[in-house]
Amino acid sequence: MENRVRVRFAPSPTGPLHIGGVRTALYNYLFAKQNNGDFLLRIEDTDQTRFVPGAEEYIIEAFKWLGLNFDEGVGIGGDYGPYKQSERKPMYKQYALDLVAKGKAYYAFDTAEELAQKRLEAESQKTTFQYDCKTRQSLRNSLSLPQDEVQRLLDNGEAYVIRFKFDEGQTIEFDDLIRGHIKMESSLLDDKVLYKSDGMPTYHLANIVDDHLMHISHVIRGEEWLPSCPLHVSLYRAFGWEDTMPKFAHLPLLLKPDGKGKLSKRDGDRLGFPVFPLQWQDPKSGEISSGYRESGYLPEAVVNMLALLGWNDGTEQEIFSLEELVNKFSIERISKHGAKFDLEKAKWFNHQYLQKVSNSDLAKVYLDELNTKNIATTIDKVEQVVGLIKERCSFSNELWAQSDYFFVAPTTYAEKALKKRWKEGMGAIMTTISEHLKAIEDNDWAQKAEDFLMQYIQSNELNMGQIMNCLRLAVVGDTKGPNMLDIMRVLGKDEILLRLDTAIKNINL
RNA sequence: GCCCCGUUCGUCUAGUUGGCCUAGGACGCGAGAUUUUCAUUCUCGAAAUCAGGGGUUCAAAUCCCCUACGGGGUACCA
Repeated sequence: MENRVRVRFAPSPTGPLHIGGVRTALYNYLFAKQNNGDFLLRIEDTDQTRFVPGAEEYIIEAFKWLGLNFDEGVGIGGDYGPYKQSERKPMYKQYALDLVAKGKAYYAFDTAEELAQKRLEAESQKTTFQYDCKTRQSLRNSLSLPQDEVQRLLDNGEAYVIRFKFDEGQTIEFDDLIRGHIKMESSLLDDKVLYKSDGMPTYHLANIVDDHLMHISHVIRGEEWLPSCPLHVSLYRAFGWEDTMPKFAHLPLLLKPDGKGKLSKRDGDRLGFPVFPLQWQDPKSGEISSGYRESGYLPEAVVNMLALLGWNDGTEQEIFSLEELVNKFSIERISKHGAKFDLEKAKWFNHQYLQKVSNSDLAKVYLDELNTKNIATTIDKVEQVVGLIKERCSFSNELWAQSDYFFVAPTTYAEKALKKRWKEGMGAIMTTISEHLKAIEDNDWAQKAEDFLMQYIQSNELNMGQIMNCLRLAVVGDTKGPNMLDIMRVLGKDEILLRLDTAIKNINL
């Protein structure tokens, strides 16, 4: 256990899982698997006021979809449970008290309102109020109050919090696996609350106690935690756990594609790409946020794209399977600066992966979609269609737009193309062609139809583009689609003749 | 305000120990080719004086300092 790599992903269940969080989890996963270590899921629900029903289930489902499996934790179990901090509530107090006994922490009786008032006052004077070594003597706590008064308050059941006591004039130093050596002056740090008046620990206390108890070897988390890392390191030291303190790696953030700041919930639907792995409906407002899964992304593509947003293996390779990522990942090669999400690149990644999906697998997915549209067809036909149009799609949900004409005959014809191609006399030519096509025997019709067309165009000295495009217009209704002869093969004689007929009747020029 | 972290093509980035960088790749963009259409694909191209300024050195994108800009933090939120 001493040297075993154990990492954790520790989200709080306050809503859907942000894609930046997914990347953090991915990096943890890759690091754990590469080192034959453990990847745990711990739910950090110490703020009961922010609890959102369904969020925990969402998180578990999201990782299931992504194919990133936890070895231990909520939903799985393990030897170091419970893995949900609310269920660990009773064990935190003794640790906070231990720190008080050691003189590393103290009781504070100031109410949230009093402190808010202080902050307001400070703000009006363009300064900032901070609960620290300079101000704590003038506040209501066990450092400033006489001991018997403190005892009296505690005995009376007065509400209190426990705060960490930063000693003045110390330099706190630690190493970050991505950023190197980091220093901070203790006198600039505030006495953070470790234990709240509701009997719950804050993130700071809980994450140190749990990481210690769960034998976490590496803490890989977002950059937003870097400023509080000196506190965390100080806590390990105060507890006397420094020799087993995990190593830290603070990841750069995912930024908005356009403006400034980190990628947020609203950016996604504003800019037309998902910020969450799965679609999420807010239980209170009912507001829906789109997800990668529902937008037609393949989980492998999302994983690959996310892995490359802030990491690369130093070569020019960009497509990596999960297994390759596990083998090649390294914390040292993670970049230090934030990365803007690039929708176009994400599309490209998905296109790459969509091409790898077999026609039969893709056909199954597409058939389901067709069924919801009440389109009667066969898996055979769908598979043929998918084979023809797959490469023109980046997402599985583009299949319909690229192949609707295979299932529904056109009712309108692209006007511009008509003007350009369907010249005077074309109706007559098409009628002749139609008659000939009709005369061709059913057996191997498509091939014979092709032979006929080629020969017909040549012997009548017609323009190939002109004829084929008009045929396409008549059958497809537009200038899109794969090879015309492939379309004829899939649609078959009867359908082609029917569509030609309709077109000749409706297009009157 | 204060603290911490960062800064190479529009975007993601290569460049790790200074010289092979007239800075490479990918996405996107432009042009051409292929395709009877559209898309795909292929080829070519434009695109970063390495944020700016000072040093150090024979030599700096690479080391040091300053400035600017960006990001994060500054809650009884995580």
